[in-house]
Amino acid sequence: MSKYMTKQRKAMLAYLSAHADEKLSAKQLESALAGEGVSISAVYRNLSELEKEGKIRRVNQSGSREVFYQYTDGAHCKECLHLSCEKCGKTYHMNMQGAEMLIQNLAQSDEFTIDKANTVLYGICKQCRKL
Amino acid sequence: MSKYMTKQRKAMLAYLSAHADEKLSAKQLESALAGEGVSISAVYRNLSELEKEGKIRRVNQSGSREVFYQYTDGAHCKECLHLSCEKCGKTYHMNMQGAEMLIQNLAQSDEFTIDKANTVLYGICKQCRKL
DNA sequence: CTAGTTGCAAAGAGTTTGCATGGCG
DNA sequence: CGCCATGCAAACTCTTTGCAACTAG
Repeated sequence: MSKYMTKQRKAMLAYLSAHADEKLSAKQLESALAGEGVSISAVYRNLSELEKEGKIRRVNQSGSREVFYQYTDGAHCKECLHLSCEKCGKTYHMNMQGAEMLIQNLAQSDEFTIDKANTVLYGICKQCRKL
Repeated sequence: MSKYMTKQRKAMLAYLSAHADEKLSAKQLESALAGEGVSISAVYRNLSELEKEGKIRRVNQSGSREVFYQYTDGAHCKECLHLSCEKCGKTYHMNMQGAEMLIQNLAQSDEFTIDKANTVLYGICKQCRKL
């Protein structure tokens, strides 16, 4: 898709991969990278490019209208389902076993094929529950 | 929250409950109810009211940026997880057994508490898979 | 060099809001 | 009749796009 590795794209990829467990909005990225000379249009354009390339993916916060992006390169992310904590916003990876159990159960009883790439389970993580 | 049952609100509730298995956008509702004299502002205002009252809920289409609403009144909807077909857009209710298994499994192994109200599993339903 | 990428500013799309009018109870 | 809800249009926010200038390869 993209042919050049510009400094803007490099900065975005670096920031996104350094915060791979967080959901980031275009606005957050813009201000985080303001110092490195990345305009808001570059943010938007690169976000769509990176999404098409499969390096990041779009995630929607359950209750809200906001759109976030998250780094998801690598095989691990494509193998398991994701859990998103509604309090701290962090992303957790569901263990393979659980994911497979769920998927098979659904395939049999409800005859529904889960799309792992797009499914996110919302809830409260261990740590936030303790607070 | 709301004090009066206006004809606009009545029309919206009727339409939403008659299409409880579909995800509806503000725009869809506006055009569906255009004949009944419901302005776009009334659509938006009533959607937020109804959401606060728990009669409908917001659902985000996984890949897209669009926002949908769906009728969810009634006990059944609060008891089970929801499946959304990415092809036909229909909503299915996951059987209780499966839901409980998943939830307990997560509670034990990953120590994550699922928020049933906000979680939607995406995939392809039985009928669409056959096509 | 030369085509892809950026920044800016303007255009769009979707949603919210102020205010006068209308209608539910 | 009084207050809430509606309609309209303007205001906002978020995102996309056209175009000239810039830059990676």
